[in-house]
Amino acid sequence: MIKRRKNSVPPPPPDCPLRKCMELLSGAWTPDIIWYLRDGERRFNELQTDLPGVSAKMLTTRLKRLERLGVILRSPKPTSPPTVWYGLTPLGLELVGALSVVVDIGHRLKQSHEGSFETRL
Amino acid sequence: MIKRRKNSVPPPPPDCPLRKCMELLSGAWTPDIIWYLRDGERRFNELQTDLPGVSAKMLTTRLKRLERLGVILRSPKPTSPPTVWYGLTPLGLELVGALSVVVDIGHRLKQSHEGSFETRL
DNA sequence: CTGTATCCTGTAGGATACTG
DNA sequence: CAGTATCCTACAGGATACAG
Repeated sequence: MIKRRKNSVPPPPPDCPLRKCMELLSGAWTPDIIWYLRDGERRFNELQTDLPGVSAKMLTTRLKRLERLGVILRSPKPTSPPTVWYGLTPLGLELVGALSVVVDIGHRLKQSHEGSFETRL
Repeated sequence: MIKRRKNSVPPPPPDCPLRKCMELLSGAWTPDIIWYLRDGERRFNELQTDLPGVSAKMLTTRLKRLERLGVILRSPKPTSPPTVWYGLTPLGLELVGALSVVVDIGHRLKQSHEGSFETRL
């Protein structure tokens, strides 16, 4: 007998490809990381300054997951001190295209609202 | 003098168009709502059954925000009992394209991992 | 049918200190 | 430099009851 506490997470819908796929971009800083890798590899430390406010904990958490998912590649270089470069896989690079579309639409919605866009988010 | 509590939200980065624009899709059920409106208008009640697990509270919250943002349109019909239809604006419809790209990439990542994709999310 | 209003809690993620 | 390990809390969002 499976017990469910009152406010536990609801059972996942039987089949929901969109939700599954959107989890690719879920989590704080995830789209940002992909975005800042769009022009080539970046080191851990560079990403930390690219994303002002990110904690080392979240940055490593998100980088690890994106690597597991096949979106980014981790390349440690045996320099001294050691450095680690992160870059997008081909599929990761395609995600940048989707993000660009959202950015474009966002800008156009903003214009159509004559500047009050941010306050409506 | 502005006081900041210890674990308060960090100050927003000076200029970050991606983050602003990605907020369009933020919040539970937001992409799902857009997705289920892609083929035409739906009533409040229909959306509730389209999205098993959504609470009325969140559904109205998300619908209101998407309306404010210009992504969807709310059309109450003076029937009895009253019904309300929701549909995508032209810009909202363009968001569906971006979601489709993510879904497509998700499927291909899944294949490249030979089925262990879900467990990696 | 289409929502509001409360109340409550799990969890994401920040702060901080520490390691190889 | 590139992370780990802990600890802690704000807040998103579910449950429930109610209203027009």
